[in-house]
Amino acid sequence: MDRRVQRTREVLHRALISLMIERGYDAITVQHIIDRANVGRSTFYAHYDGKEDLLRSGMKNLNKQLLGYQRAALALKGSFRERGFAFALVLFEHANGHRDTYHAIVGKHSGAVVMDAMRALLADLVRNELKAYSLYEGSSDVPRSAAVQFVVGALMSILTWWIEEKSKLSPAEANAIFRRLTIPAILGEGKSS
Amino acid sequence: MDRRVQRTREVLHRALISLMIERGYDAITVQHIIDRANVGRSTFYAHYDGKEDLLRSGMKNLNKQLLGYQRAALALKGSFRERGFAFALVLFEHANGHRDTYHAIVGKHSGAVVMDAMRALLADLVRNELKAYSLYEGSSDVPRSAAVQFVVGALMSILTWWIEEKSKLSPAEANAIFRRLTIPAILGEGKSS
Amino acid sequence: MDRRVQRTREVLHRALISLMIERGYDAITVQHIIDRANVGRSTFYAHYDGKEDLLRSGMKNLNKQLLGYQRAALALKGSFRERGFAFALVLFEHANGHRDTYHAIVGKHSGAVVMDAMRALLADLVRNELKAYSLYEGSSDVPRSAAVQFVVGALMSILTWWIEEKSKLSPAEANAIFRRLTIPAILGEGKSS
Amino acid sequence: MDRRVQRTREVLHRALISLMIERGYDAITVQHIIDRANVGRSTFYAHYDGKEDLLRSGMKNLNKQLLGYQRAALALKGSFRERGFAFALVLFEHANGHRDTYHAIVGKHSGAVVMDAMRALLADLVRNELKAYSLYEGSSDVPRSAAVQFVVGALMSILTWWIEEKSKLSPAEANAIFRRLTIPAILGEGKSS
DNA sequence: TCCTAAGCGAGACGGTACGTCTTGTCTTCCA
DNA sequence: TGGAAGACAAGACGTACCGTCTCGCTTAGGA
Repeated sequence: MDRRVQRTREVLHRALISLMIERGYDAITVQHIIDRANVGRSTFYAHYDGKEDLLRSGMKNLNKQLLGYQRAALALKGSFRERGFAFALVLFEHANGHRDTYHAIVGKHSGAVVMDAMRALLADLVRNELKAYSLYEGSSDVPRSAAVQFVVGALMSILTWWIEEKSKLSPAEANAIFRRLTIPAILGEGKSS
Repeated sequence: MDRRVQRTREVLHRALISLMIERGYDAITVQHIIDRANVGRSTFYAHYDGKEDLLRSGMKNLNKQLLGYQRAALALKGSFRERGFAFALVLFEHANGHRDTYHAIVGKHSGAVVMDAMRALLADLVRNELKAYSLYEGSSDVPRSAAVQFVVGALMSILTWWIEEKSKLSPAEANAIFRRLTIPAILGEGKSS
Repeated sequence: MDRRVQRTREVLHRALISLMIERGYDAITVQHIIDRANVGRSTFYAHYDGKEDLLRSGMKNLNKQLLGYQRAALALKGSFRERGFAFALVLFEHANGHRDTYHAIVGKHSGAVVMDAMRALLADLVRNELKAYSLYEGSSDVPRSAAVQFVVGALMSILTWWIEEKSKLSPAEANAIFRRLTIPAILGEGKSS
Repeated sequence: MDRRVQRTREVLHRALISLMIERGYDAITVQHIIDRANVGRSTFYAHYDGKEDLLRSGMKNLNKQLLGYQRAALALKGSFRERGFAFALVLFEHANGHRDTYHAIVGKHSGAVVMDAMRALLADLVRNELKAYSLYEGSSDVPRSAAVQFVVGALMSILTWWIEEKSKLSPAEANAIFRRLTIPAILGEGKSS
């Protein structure tokens, strides 16, 4: 492929990120993006169907990274209590390195589309995890799909809280909170409802 | 106040709800609303700043109901494990009675604005609860604000899952799943992270 | 009708004329028109289908004027040789009073659409004339429709030539040339082909 | 010259003609032409400045043919009344052999550019004719340039009428109509205006 | 009971963004 | 290494909403 194509897509992604940081996803127009990227209107639409498509395309990278890490982590066996949801630490660390971007993705001024994309991405990871550890295998009183949504909701909430709060907590500490609240719930300890 | 004002606001709310059920919040335009409500454009803007404002105004009702119920529930003391988050059952039952509306509010085709309003509403209730039972009173390794967000995320996730799945589970069963996953986590059982 | 409508249409017509004079019909964009007229894009399209529609609407005025004059002229009978195509003098005089506008309508930098509109307008007048004087009534070796087109072509050509040449000839003189070339041809004098 | 160049120009001309017949000159875009011709965009612009240039280049052929015929016809002297505008018959016959093409060039769905090109081409021929027969040599009350435009307008009108009408008249008959209306006018018979 | 201010519908208006289309230039790649 | 293929910036198109506004008609509620 023409290497100009590569370059055009890159500047568009960079423009989107920088604008999301400045004004929030919903407030961005295609016009803003192409102005920032110094790209013609038709060029934009030649590559993407709209800003939503551009966003999703950008998410694919994060997706690949986390999936790769997860695969590695699941390979070296250990108990769920110790090694479960290992990818979450990577996520918190990545978020720490790109606080601005994550603030745009996951914060108050984000948009439904962005959140949905993030949510879908995390749901995949969590589902893999529960399958790998054979949790919620049909016999439970909690359907696996419910458990998946529960964990995703919890993770998004903690992540959002941590980012929005501008908390001085380290990624490891934030991750610890997430694990402290979620792992026991998943393992069904203290059954008592 | 002129009783026509009352009437106009009502038809606008009804129009919004019925349109949200049919096509989802984001797909609605002010034009749709005023057409459905048989109201002039300027009349709409005389009462509300836009469809977002109209929505929030509508949420106030649900808010009042749940807050009232919560106050009553907290009055008759009991352990958190038994009586905590009692308002959730009311929520699940209300959702069951207005599945269409809740599907519009909380489902895939909702909008960021709607979700945020819902989230804020629930955060209030959860915060009240934790305060009432003196949980996460500073000493904990989990800040109370984080715990609040965790519970809200979990509740929204289970609610959404239940509505979207068109699950045949009863409101009580859905509520049980929510409690089963959240109460132990909050009570910090099985501390082990 | 709302008197704002009247006003909007007027400024649009004025904008079109002034732009046609400056740069020629074909070079004009809708954007130019609405900028010049200080009118919103959607307002323009609420009134007209495009610049072509705006143009034709403007032509209706000239049309009415010439048709009115023709009716009057045909009323006071006389021979075709003396009074035929009396409207042409009015046209030349009108053109003289609005040379800039006519230059835009009929000159080199005009457009096919403008010319066609003008042509259709004149064809009506010429057809009326031939009918009124019972010329080319079927028996002729020249179909009436051909004669009509011939006269229209001749009139447009002389008019264009007179305008483009910036000739110092008076409207009456230009009209005389038109008559000198066309009347005998129509009356079939010197049959000899 | 590279014979590929020759070939490229031919396919471009053919593409233009076929598209003009199908949709009319104005509705054609450069994109349509190069798609039809199976040629790259830059290739097109390497040969022509735009579709207008391509058109004019194509007209040169017709031009050469008519000019050649005219030269021959003027050589064998005779009176203007008998032999004047002899090229017109060739034009009508050529048009008869390529009705589709002429319909595109001269019909309602043509464009200003095409008409202008045609007009300029004919003006040359008519001017030659008037010069050759020493008509309108300054003394007249009708300037020669006016007479030229008059004849061109008349010829175009008759040609257009004949083509558009899909008349069953033969080229010779159409030409007779043209001569019947134009020759006497030019010769100033029946002076009387 | 009148009459006057307000509420209201209707919809014109200036703007802004959309996704599509076309233009003429400029870069890449291949034969 | 010269020319075909096609990526690109620019900007107009016609459509859809927005939030503001002006207009008369209707109607409620105080005089």
